[in-house]
Amino acid sequence: MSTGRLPDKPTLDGIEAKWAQAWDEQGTYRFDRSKSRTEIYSIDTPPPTVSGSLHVGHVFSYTHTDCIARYKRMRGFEVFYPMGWDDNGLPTERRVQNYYGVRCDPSLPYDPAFQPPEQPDAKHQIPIARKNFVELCERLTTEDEVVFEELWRRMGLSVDWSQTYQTIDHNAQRASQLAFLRNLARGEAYQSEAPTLWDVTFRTAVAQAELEDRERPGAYHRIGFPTVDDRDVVVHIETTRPELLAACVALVAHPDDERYQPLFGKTVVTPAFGVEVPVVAHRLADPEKGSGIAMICTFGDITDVTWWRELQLPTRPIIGWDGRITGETPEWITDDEGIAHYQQIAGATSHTAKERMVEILRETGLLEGDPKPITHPVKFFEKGDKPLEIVTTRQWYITNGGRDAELRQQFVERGRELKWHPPHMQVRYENWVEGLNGDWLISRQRFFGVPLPLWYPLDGDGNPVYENPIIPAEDTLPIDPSSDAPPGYSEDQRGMPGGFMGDPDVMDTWATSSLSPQIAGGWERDPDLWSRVFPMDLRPQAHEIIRTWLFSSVVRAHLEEGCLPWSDAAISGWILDPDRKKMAKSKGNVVTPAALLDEYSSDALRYWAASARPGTDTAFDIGQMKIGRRLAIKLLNASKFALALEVREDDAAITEPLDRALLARLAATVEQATAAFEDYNYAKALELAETFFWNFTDDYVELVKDRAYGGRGESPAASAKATLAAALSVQLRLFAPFLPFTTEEVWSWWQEGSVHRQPWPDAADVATLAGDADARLVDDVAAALTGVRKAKSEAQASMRAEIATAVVTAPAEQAARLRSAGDDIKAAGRITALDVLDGEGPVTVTAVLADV
RNA sequence: GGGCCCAUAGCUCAGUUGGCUAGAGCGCCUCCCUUACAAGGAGGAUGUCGUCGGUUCGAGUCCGGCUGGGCCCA
Repeated sequence: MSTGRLPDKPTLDGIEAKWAQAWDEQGTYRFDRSKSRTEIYSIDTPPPTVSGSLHVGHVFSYTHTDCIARYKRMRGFEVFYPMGWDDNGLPTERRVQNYYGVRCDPSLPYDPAFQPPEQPDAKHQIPIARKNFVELCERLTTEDEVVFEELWRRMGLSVDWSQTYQTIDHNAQRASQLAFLRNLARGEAYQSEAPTLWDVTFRTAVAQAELEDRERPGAYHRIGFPTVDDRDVVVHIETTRPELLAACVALVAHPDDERYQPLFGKTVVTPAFGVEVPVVAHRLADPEKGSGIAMICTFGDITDVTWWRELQLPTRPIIGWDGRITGETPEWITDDEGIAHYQQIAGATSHTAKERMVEILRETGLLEGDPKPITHPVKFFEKGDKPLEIVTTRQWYITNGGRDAELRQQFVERGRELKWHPPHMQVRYENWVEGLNGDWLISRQRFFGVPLPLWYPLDGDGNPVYENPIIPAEDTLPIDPSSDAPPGYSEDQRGMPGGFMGDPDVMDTWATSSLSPQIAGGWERDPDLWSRVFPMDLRPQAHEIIRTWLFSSVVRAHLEEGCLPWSDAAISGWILDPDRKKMAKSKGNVVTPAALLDEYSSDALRYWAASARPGTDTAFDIGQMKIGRRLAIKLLNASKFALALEVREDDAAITEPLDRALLARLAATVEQATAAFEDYNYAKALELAETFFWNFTDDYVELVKDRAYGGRGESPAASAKATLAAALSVQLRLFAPFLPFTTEEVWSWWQEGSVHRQPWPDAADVATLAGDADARLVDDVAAALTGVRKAKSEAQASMRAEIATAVVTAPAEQAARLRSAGDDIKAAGRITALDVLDGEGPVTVTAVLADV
């Protein structure tokens, strides 16, 4: 042991860069794949969306995972802790459009010489080829990843940076396409022409998991439908979407609704268009809503789809993929007046069409009164800003139990098998799975994503034969059907009659990110690695993506491997701002981490993050960061003090009662902290370490200073020094998962190797050093010391003031213990004469200060 | 409308299976420039445990209602 490495003035400044670099060079967190599955702890780290902005929420949740990773590593596990980047999908495309001022036009040819404009104009985006667009996406995400990786390294995440992946890279594409082909072969993937929720801005299908309801103003329009039998009998419906009148296929009321029972089975005529439609009954018609009778359209909302399916109504869509009323007059509108009316709305947006329809209905006299304004929930794509339409499209689906009660039950069971932290999060999973009403829509009409690995043959007229897709061989994956030709065809047959066309779509973001264990773990690529890391141990993630990322990952592993992808799921909470509102970019209350790191240091931020109760929403609290910083500095200083005494570990030297009592307390702390960590309760483990440490510095260190300096001879000094050394070693290791930089810095002053590769302290070992000592002596002595300090404080004297005589009174058992540490109390209190008396009640101290 | 979580000191939170006088840190007040640390140290004050009822010898803790806050899903 040498003190040559001790700094004069310990500081947190610069230690992050220093140790991040050292860990990198020394491969401190490198994954050793020679270990077997039982020796490995593998983590399925959430791949952040790099095109999103960095915020403290990232720091918060990734710190939790890192604390677990570091703990497990010290427990002797080889930790598989890769980091991924989720690049694909809409957020990246949007960012590229704005950043470079371009938009993707798949009809354009690839231009290898293309360079984005010097001065991008997001308002006048330049159309570019699909491949050029994808190249820009790759370029920008690569830049974004650097920013994230910098932050992670600065935060001290103990990931193995040689194990990074992107959800869009070669391996990810291959795994996603392979999984899809396997699903297809087993009948778990299928295509279907079906009503699909459709975002007209992004022109893409939207899955159930991506929906969100928003309250929007609307208005009930009361519209009359004359009956066929008697044109004077008019049925009045109320609708918020009069522009869909031309798409009306029926009117519907509740079967028990006496007002409309006489009408069931009768036929009415749509006003303005003259189309005859039936009046039908269905339980989902709400007698309380509007006039109690509704028109069914193709397709106004999700209920329309249900009615359409269950009542087997005709399909009469009038909304196109662009969200406008289709230009061609539909064949079901046959009378001249109807055709003329339709031409007035053809090509219009739904907003304009609504205004024109209102005018038309007024002219025909079938709009009754003024529209009644209401507020109602409207379905939106969570990332979109226009209400969703429902259009009929051909899409690919993967079975997820949404249409199969037996499969659904299997997924519910998987959710029960998984160990949830905190446990109540399982309820959310179960509610979601049980509420599914359709399969997983995986195709998206986007560009930056994993292409669906399929082509379709074109018949003699050049029409695709969807029922007979051309499937690539597994060993040719990944493929891009928009630029690769299928086996047996040549590129010049693309789009030609008798030739082929590639599937134009890419997979849903979740369809690729759900395979993060497979991508990182080398599924079907590196069987050796795969056998060592899968099924994984931990999935850490946020609670709002239980229905998406977590569930889809469970689907993947269940369908492919017949098991859960991990044994445990740790669900993190939100960061709330000081007003207890969720921090979100749209609210403008996001705090960027960089400035915080500059001001308080990484370990201080980690302290704040780690002291939040797992799974609970946590207020953003500068105060906690200040405390973390103070703790880190205190750790440096206290360590410097102990090490300057040239302390060394020497088990046999530990003989003094107080020293052994301290170690007994420390043994108990280690035991509780270990139990807390095993329960994924890092916050409690930290709190235990911290409580011990503050008592250690406030009381114990003061009590043994005199002894350690040699004031009472060699043996008591040796006991103090050996105890300080042992206690310091254990405490540094207890803090290592939370304060990796500070603890590593101190460790480097007196030990070899990295503290992060040391064994986690063993409670039994520490207890052995304590022997039969009673930890309660620590409390007794602290109480006596507080009494002494209080006497000085009340006398407004310095803590260095001498006390002539002091009398400590305590119950006999405590008094006996106190006598065993009497000399330490005398030294710490600068007491000349100390008496410890048996008495009643709590420990009390009366002291007479010496004359000055 | 259904489900879940939360409510304890001015603030942020602990408080295990019900059990002595409900705890910690921050902040506040008073004091101490002390040789590990003044970005420090010591001491002190602070509570109708949201509310109403129930179970119990005993409830912050268990049960029910209500109020307020948050989230997820319809």
